[in-house]
Amino acid sequence: MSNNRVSYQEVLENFKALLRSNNLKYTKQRELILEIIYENRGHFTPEDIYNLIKMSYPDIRLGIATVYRTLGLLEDAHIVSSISFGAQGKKYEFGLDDHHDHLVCLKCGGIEEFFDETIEKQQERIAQAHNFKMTKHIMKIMGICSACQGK
Amino acid sequence: MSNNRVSYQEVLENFKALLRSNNLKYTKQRELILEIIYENRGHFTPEDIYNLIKMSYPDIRLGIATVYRTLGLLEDAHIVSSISFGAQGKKYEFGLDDHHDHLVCLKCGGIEEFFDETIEKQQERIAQAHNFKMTKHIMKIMGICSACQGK
DNA sequence: GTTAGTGCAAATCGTTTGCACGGTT
DNA sequence: AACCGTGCAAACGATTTGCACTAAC
Repeated sequence: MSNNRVSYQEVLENFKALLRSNNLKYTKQRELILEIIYENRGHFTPEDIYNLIKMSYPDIRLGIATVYRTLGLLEDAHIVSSISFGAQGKKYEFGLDDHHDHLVCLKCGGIEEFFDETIEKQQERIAQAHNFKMTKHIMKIMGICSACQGK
Repeated sequence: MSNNRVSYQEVLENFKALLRSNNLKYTKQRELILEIIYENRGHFTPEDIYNLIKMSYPDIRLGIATVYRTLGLLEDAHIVSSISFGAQGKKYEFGLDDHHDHLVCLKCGGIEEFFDETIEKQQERIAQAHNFKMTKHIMKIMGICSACQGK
Protein backbone atom coordinates (compact mmCIF):
# COMPACT_ATOMS: atom_id res chain seq x y z
CA MET A 1 0.00 0.00 0.00
CA SER A 2 2.83 2.38 0.87
CA ASN A 3 4.38 4.34 -1.91
CA ASN A 4 7.77 2.70 -2.19
CA ARG A 5 8.41 4.12 -5.62
CA VAL A 6 9.34 7.55 -4.34
CA SER A 7 12.98 7.79 -3.27
CA TYR A 8 13.93 9.46 -0.04
CA GLN A 9 15.89 12.07 -1.95
CA GLU A 10 12.76 13.01 -3.84
CA VAL A 11 10.65 13.13 -0.67
CA LEU A 12 13.24 15.24 1.09
CA GLU A 13 13.48 17.69 -1.80
CA ASN A 14 9.71 18.02 -1.84
CA PHE A 15 9.72 18.72 1.86
CA LYS A 16 12.48 21.30 1.57
CA ALA A 17 10.64 23.04 -1.25
CA LEU A 18 7.46 23.05 0.81
CA LEU A 19 9.28 24.60 3.75
CA ARG A 20 10.92 27.21 1.55
CA SER A 21 7.68 28.23 -0.11
CA ASN A 22 6.08 28.73 3.29
CA ASN A 23 8.91 30.69 4.83
CA LEU A 24 9.61 27.79 7.15
CA LYS A 25 13.04 26.65 8.11
CA TYR A 26 14.82 23.44 7.31
CA THR A 27 16.10 21.92 10.54
CA LYS A 28 17.89 18.74 11.51
CA GLN A 29 14.94 17.73 13.70
CA ARG A 30 12.46 18.06 10.87
CA GLU A 31 14.68 16.08 8.57
CA LEU A 32 15.19 13.28 11.06
CA ILE A 33 11.47 12.94 11.76
CA LEU A 34 10.76 12.62 8.06
CA GLU A 35 13.66 10.20 7.60
CA ILE A 36 12.62 7.93 10.46
CA ILE A 37 9.04 7.67 9.30
CA TYR A 38 10.17 7.10 5.71
CA GLU A 39 12.69 4.39 6.58
CA ASN A 40 10.71 2.43 9.16
CA ARG A 41 7.50 1.86 7.29
CA GLY A 42 4.70 1.13 9.68
CA HIS A 43 2.38 2.87 12.10
CA PHE A 44 4.03 4.91 14.83
CA THR A 45 2.90 7.08 17.69
CA PRO A 46 4.65 10.41 18.17
CA GLU A 47 6.37 8.85 21.16
CA ASP A 48 7.57 5.90 19.04
CA ILE A 49 9.14 8.35 16.63
CA TYR A 50 10.68 10.35 19.45
CA ASN A 51 12.23 7.21 20.93
CA LEU A 52 13.48 5.92 17.58
CA ILE A 53 15.29 9.17 16.93
CA LYS A 54 16.70 9.35 20.45
CA MET A 55 18.01 5.82 19.99
CA SER A 56 19.45 6.31 16.50
CA TYR A 57 20.86 9.78 17.12
CA PRO A 58 21.68 10.06 20.83
CA ASP A 59 23.53 13.33 20.36
CA ILE A 60 20.70 15.24 18.71
CA ARG A 61 18.66 17.50 20.96
CA LEU A 62 14.99 16.74 20.48
CA GLY A 63 11.81 17.40 22.42
CA ILE A 64 8.55 15.53 22.06
CA ALA A 65 6.81 18.82 21.26
CA THR A 66 8.86 19.16 18.10
CA VAL A 67 7.77 15.69 17.02
CA TYR A 68 4.12 16.69 17.42
CA ARG A 69 4.67 19.98 15.64
CA THR A 70 6.49 18.36 12.72
CA LEU A 71 3.98 15.54 12.34
CA GLY A 72 1.24 18.14 12.09
CA LEU A 73 3.22 19.86 9.38
CA LEU A 74 3.83 16.64 7.48
CA GLU A 75 0.20 15.64 7.74
CA ASP A 76 -1.02 18.97 6.43
CA ALA A 77 1.34 18.53 3.53
CA HIS A 78 -0.05 15.02 2.92
CA ILE A 79 3.41 13.53 3.31
CA VAL A 80 2.27 11.39 6.22
CA SER A 81 -1.19 10.31 7.31
CA SER A 82 -2.61 9.33 10.65
CA ILE A 83 -5.06 6.90 12.15
CA SER A 84 -6.73 7.78 15.42
CA PHE A 85 -7.22 5.52 18.44
CA GLY A 86 -9.45 7.70 20.57
CA ALA A 87 -7.94 8.59 23.92
CA GLN A 88 -5.01 6.31 23.09
CA GLY A 89 -3.73 8.79 20.57
CA LYS A 90 -2.79 8.64 16.92
CA LYS A 91 -0.46 6.57 14.81
CA TYR A 92 1.31 8.00 11.81
CA GLU A 93 2.53 6.36 8.64
CA PHE A 94 4.46 7.54 5.66
CA GLY A 95 2.49 8.09 2.52
CA LEU A 96 -0.30 9.98 1.00
CA ASP A 97 -3.79 9.36 2.17
CA ASP A 98 -4.62 7.18 -0.83
CA HIS A 99 -7.86 6.08 0.77
CA HIS A 100 -6.74 2.80 2.16
CA ASP A 101 -8.40 1.47 5.28
CA HIS A 102 -7.31 -0.51 8.31
CA LEU A 103 -7.85 -3.81 10.07
CA VAL A 104 -6.95 -3.30 13.73
CA CYS A 105 -6.23 -6.28 15.99
CA LEU A 106 -7.67 -5.78 19.46
CA LYS A 107 -5.24 -8.28 20.95
CA CYS A 108 -1.82 -7.33 19.59
CA GLY A 109 -2.60 -3.84 18.38
CA GLY A 110 -1.27 -4.70 14.93
CA ILE A 111 -2.57 -2.93 11.86
CA GLU A 112 -3.15 -4.36 8.39
CA GLU A 113 -4.08 -2.19 5.47
CA PHE A 114 -6.45 -2.79 2.62
CA PHE A 115 -7.98 -0.98 -0.28
CA ASP A 116 -11.40 -1.90 -1.59
CA GLU A 117 -12.84 -0.36 -4.70
CA THR A 118 -16.42 -1.43 -3.90
CA ILE A 119 -16.35 0.37 -0.59
CA GLU A 120 -14.76 3.50 -2.03
CA LYS A 121 -17.44 3.71 -4.70
CA GLN A 122 -20.23 3.06 -2.25
CA GLN A 123 -19.00 5.78 0.08
CA GLU A 124 -19.18 8.28 -2.75
CA ARG A 125 -22.71 7.17 -3.55
CA ILE A 126 -23.79 7.54 0.07
CA ALA A 127 -22.27 11.00 0.35
CA GLN A 128 -24.05 12.04 -2.84
CA ALA A 129 -27.36 10.64 -1.65
CA HIS A 130 -27.08 12.81 1.48
CA ASN A 131 -25.94 15.86 -0.48
CA PHE A 132 -22.76 15.70 1.55
CA LYS A 133 -19.45 17.04 0.27
CA MET A 134 -17.07 14.29 1.34
CA THR A 135 -13.50 15.32 2.09
CA LYS A 136 -12.29 12.29 3.97
CA HIS A 137 -13.43 8.96 5.23
CA ILE A 138 -12.33 6.57 7.90
CA MET A 139 -12.97 2.90 8.09
CA LYS A 140 -11.63 0.58 10.71
CA ILE A 141 -12.46 -3.08 11.02
CA MET A 142 -11.64 -4.26 14.51
CA GLY A 143 -11.28 -7.80 15.70
CA ILE A 144 -8.70 -10.53 16.15
CA CYS A 145 -6.03 -11.01 13.51
CA SER A 146 -5.15 -14.46 12.20
CA ALA A 147 -1.92 -14.64 14.19
CA CYS A 148 -3.73 -13.93 17.47
CA GLN A 149 -6.59 -16.34 16.93
CA GLY A 150 -4.54 -19.33 18.00
CA LYS A 151 -3.75 -17.88 21.41
CA MET B 1 -32.19 4.70 12.73
CA SER B 2 -32.84 4.83 16.46
CA ASN B 3 -35.05 2.21 17.95
CA ASN B 4 -38.20 4.18 18.74
CA ARG B 5 -40.28 1.07 19.08
CA VAL B 6 -39.00 0.28 22.55
CA SER B 7 -40.83 2.23 25.24
CA TYR B 8 -38.92 3.89 28.03
CA GLN B 9 -40.66 1.64 30.54
CA GLU B 10 -39.33 -1.39 28.74
CA VAL B 11 -35.82 0.07 28.51
CA LEU B 12 -35.86 1.00 32.17
CA GLU B 13 -37.03 -2.45 33.22
CA ASN B 14 -34.28 -4.02 31.14
CA PHE B 15 -31.74 -1.79 32.80
CA LYS B 16 -33.03 -2.58 36.27
CA ALA B 17 -32.94 -6.29 35.56
CA LEU B 18 -29.40 -5.95 34.26
CA LEU B 19 -28.32 -4.15 37.40
CA ARG B 20 -30.01 -6.69 39.63
CA SER B 21 -28.45 -9.65 37.87
CA ASN B 22 -25.01 -8.09 38.29
CA ASN B 23 -25.40 -7.17 41.94
CA LEU B 24 -25.37 -3.52 40.99
CA LYS B 25 -27.58 -0.92 42.54
CA TYR B 26 -30.38 1.07 41.06
CA THR B 27 -29.77 4.75 41.72
CA LYS B 28 -31.46 7.99 40.76
CA GLN B 29 -28.34 9.10 38.90
CA ARG B 30 -28.24 5.98 36.77
CA GLU B 31 -31.90 6.33 35.95
CA LEU B 32 -31.61 9.98 34.98
CA ILE B 33 -28.66 9.37 32.69
CA LEU B 34 -30.59 6.65 30.89
CA GLU B 35 -33.71 8.81 30.74
CA ILE B 36 -31.93 11.85 29.33
CA ILE B 37 -30.21 9.89 26.60
CA TYR B 38 -33.44 8.07 25.77
CA GLU B 39 -35.58 11.21 25.60
CA ASN B 40 -33.19 13.53 23.76
CA ARG B 41 -32.26 11.37 20.81
CA GLY B 42 -29.02 12.53 19.32
CA HIS B 43 -25.30 12.36 19.91
CA PHE B 44 -24.08 13.69 23.23
CA THR B 45 -20.77 14.05 24.99
CA PRO B 46 -20.62 13.02 28.65
CA GLU B 47 -20.48 16.72 29.46
CA ASP B 48 -23.62 17.39 27.38
CA ILE B 49 -25.44 14.77 29.40
CA TYR B 50 -24.10 16.14 32.66
CA ASN B 51 -25.30 19.64 31.74
CA LEU B 52 -28.70 18.46 30.54
CA ILE B 53 -29.32 16.70 33.82
CA LYS B 54 -28.06 19.61 35.89
CA MET B 55 -30.43 21.86 33.95
CA SER B 56 -33.47 19.60 34.12
CA TYR B 57 -32.94 18.46 37.70
CA PRO B 58 -31.09 21.22 39.55
CA ASP B 59 -31.64 19.61 42.92
CA ILE B 60 -30.06 16.26 42.10
CA ARG B 61 -26.47 15.77 43.20
CA LEU B 62 -24.42 14.56 40.26
CA GLY B 63 -20.74 14.44 39.40
CA ILE B 64 -19.27 14.13 35.96
CA ALA B 65 -17.48 10.95 37.06
CA THR B 66 -20.81 9.24 37.57
CA VAL B 67 -21.84 10.15 34.04
CA TYR B 68 -18.68 8.53 32.68
CA ARG B 69 -19.12 5.47 34.87
CA THR B 70 -22.76 5.02 33.90
CA LEU B 71 -22.15 5.54 30.20
CA GLY B 72 -19.52 2.81 30.36
CA LEU B 73 -22.06 0.55 32.00
CA LEU B 74 -24.75 1.34 29.44
CA GLU B 75 -22.35 0.82 26.57
CA ASP B 76 -21.21 -2.55 27.89
CA ALA B 77 -24.85 -3.52 28.10
CA HIS B 78 -25.38 -2.34 24.50
CA ILE B 79 -28.07 0.07 25.64
CA VAL B 80 -26.14 3.02 24.26
CA SER B 81 -23.35 3.19 21.71
CA SER B 82 -20.57 5.67 21.14
CA ILE B 83 -18.69 7.32 18.34
CA SER B 84 -15.16 8.53 18.96
CA PHE B 85 -13.65 11.85 17.90
CA GLY B 86 -10.03 11.28 18.80
CA ALA B 87 -8.66 13.65 21.39
CA GLN B 88 -11.97 15.50 21.27
CA GLY B 89 -13.70 12.70 23.10
CA LYS B 90 -16.71 10.50 22.43
CA LYS B 91 -20.36 11.08 21.71
CA TYR B 92 -23.04 8.70 22.92
CA GLU B 93 -26.43 7.87 21.48
CA PHE B 94 -29.29 5.71 22.61
CA GLY B 95 -29.68 2.43 20.84
CA LEU B 96 -28.04 -0.82 20.08
CA ASP B 97 -25.03 -0.87 17.87
CA ASP B 98 -27.00 -2.04 14.85
CA HIS B 99 -24.04 -1.37 12.58
CA HIS B 100 -25.09 1.96 11.28
CA ASP B 101 -22.42 4.43 10.26
CA HIS B 102 -21.99 8.18 10.41
CA LEU B 103 -21.63 11.25 8.22
CA VAL B 104 -19.82 13.88 10.26
CA CYS B 105 -19.92 17.54 9.25
CA LEU B 106 -16.58 19.26 9.77
CA LYS B 107 -18.20 22.67 9.91
CA CYS B 108 -21.14 22.33 12.29
CA GLY B 109 -20.16 19.07 13.97
CA GLY B 110 -23.54 17.57 13.11
CA ILE B 111 -23.94 13.85 12.66
CA GLU B 112 -26.18 12.01 10.22
CA GLU B 113 -26.59 8.29 10.31
CA PHE B 114 -26.89 5.75 7.56
CA PHE B 115 -26.99 2.04 7.06
CA ASP B 116 -25.72 0.42 3.89
CA GLU B 117 -26.10 -3.24 3.18
CA THR B 118 -23.45 -3.27 0.45
CA ILE B 119 -20.82 -1.91 2.81
CA GLU B 120 -21.78 -4.26 5.62
CA LYS B 121 -21.43 -7.26 3.31
CA GLN B 122 -18.18 -6.03 1.85
CA GLN B 123 -16.67 -5.56 5.30
CA GLU B 124 -17.42 -9.16 6.11
CA ARG B 125 -15.80 -10.27 2.88
CA ILE B 126 -12.69 -8.22 3.59
CA ALA B 127 -12.37 -9.59 7.11
CA GLN B 128 -12.71 -13.12 5.79
CA ALA B 129 -10.14 -12.54 3.07
CA HIS B 130 -7.65 -11.47 5.76
CA ASN B 131 -8.59 -14.34 8.06
CA PHE B 132 -9.65 -11.69 10.56
CA LYS B 133 -12.31 -12.32 13.20
CA MET B 134 -14.29 -9.07 13.02
CA THR B 135 -15.97 -7.94 16.21
CA LYS B 136 -16.73 -4.34 15.33
CA HIS B 137 -16.30 -1.84 12.60
CA ILE B 138 -16.25 1.90 12.35
CA MET B 139 -16.93 4.01 9.35
CA LYS B 140 -17.07 7.76 9.27
CA ILE B 141 -17.53 9.90 6.20
CA MET B 142 -16.35 13.41 6.91
CA GLY B 143 -17.07 16.52 4.94
CA ILE B 144 -19.53 19.36 4.69
CA CYS B 145 -23.24 18.68 5.19
CA SER B 146 -25.82 20.10 2.84
CA ALA B 147 -26.92 22.77 5.31
CA CYS B 148 -23.37 24.08 5.69
CA GLN B 149 -22.52 24.11 1.99
CA GLY B 150 -24.32 27.42 1.42
CA LYS B 151 -22.22 29.31 3.96
C1' DG C 1 20.16 40.62 12.27
C1' DT C 2 15.70 39.08 11.66
C1' DT C 3 12.60 35.53 12.03
C1' DA C 4 11.23 31.01 12.88
C1' DG C 5 12.26 26.68 15.57
C1' DT C 6 13.55 24.53 19.63
C1' DG C 7 13.41 22.24 24.37
C1' DC C 8 11.47 22.61 28.51
C1' DA C 9 7.94 22.82 31.76
C1' DA C 10 3.48 24.23 32.63
C1' DA C 11 -1.13 24.10 30.87
C1' DT C 12 -4.99 21.83 28.66
C1' DC C 13 -8.69 18.60 27.93
C1' DG C 14 -11.20 14.45 28.19
C1' DT C 15 -11.27 10.79 31.18
C1' DT C 16 -10.18 7.79 35.31
C1' DT C 17 -9.26 6.84 40.07
C1' DG C 18 -8.69 6.96 45.38
C1' DC C 19 -11.22 7.89 49.07
C1' DA C 20 -14.44 9.04 52.71
C1' DC C 21 -19.27 9.51 52.89
C1' DG C 22 -24.13 8.31 51.65
C1' DG C 23 -27.74 5.39 49.62
C1' DT C 24 -29.57 0.74 48.18
C1' DT C 25 -30.41 -3.72 49.21
C1' DA D 1 -25.36 -4.17 58.55
C1' DA D 2 -23.00 -5.07 54.24
C1' DC D 3 -21.75 -3.40 50.11
C1' DC D 4 -22.00 -0.61 46.23
C1' DG D 5 -22.32 4.10 44.27
C1' DT D 6 -21.44 8.72 44.79
C1' DG D 7 -19.10 13.40 44.58
C1' DC D 8 -15.01 15.50 44.98
C1' DA D 9 -10.46 16.46 43.90
C1' DA D 10 -6.33 14.66 42.50
C1' DA D 11 -4.18 11.79 38.94
C1' DC D 12 -3.80 10.55 34.23
C1' DG D 13 -2.02 10.43 29.36
C1' DA D 14 -1.90 12.48 24.98
C1' DT D 15 -1.28 16.80 23.13
C1' DT D 16 -0.53 21.96 23.09
C1' DT D 17 1.37 26.18 24.46
C1' DG D 18 4.22 30.18 26.59
C1' DC D 19 8.63 31.39 26.86
C1' DA D 20 13.54 32.36 26.72
C1' DC D 21 17.08 30.59 24.01
C1' DT D 22 19.17 28.90 19.53
C1' DA D 23 19.62 28.15 14.78
C1' DA D 24 18.37 29.02 9.85
C1' DC D 25 18.08 32.34 6.69
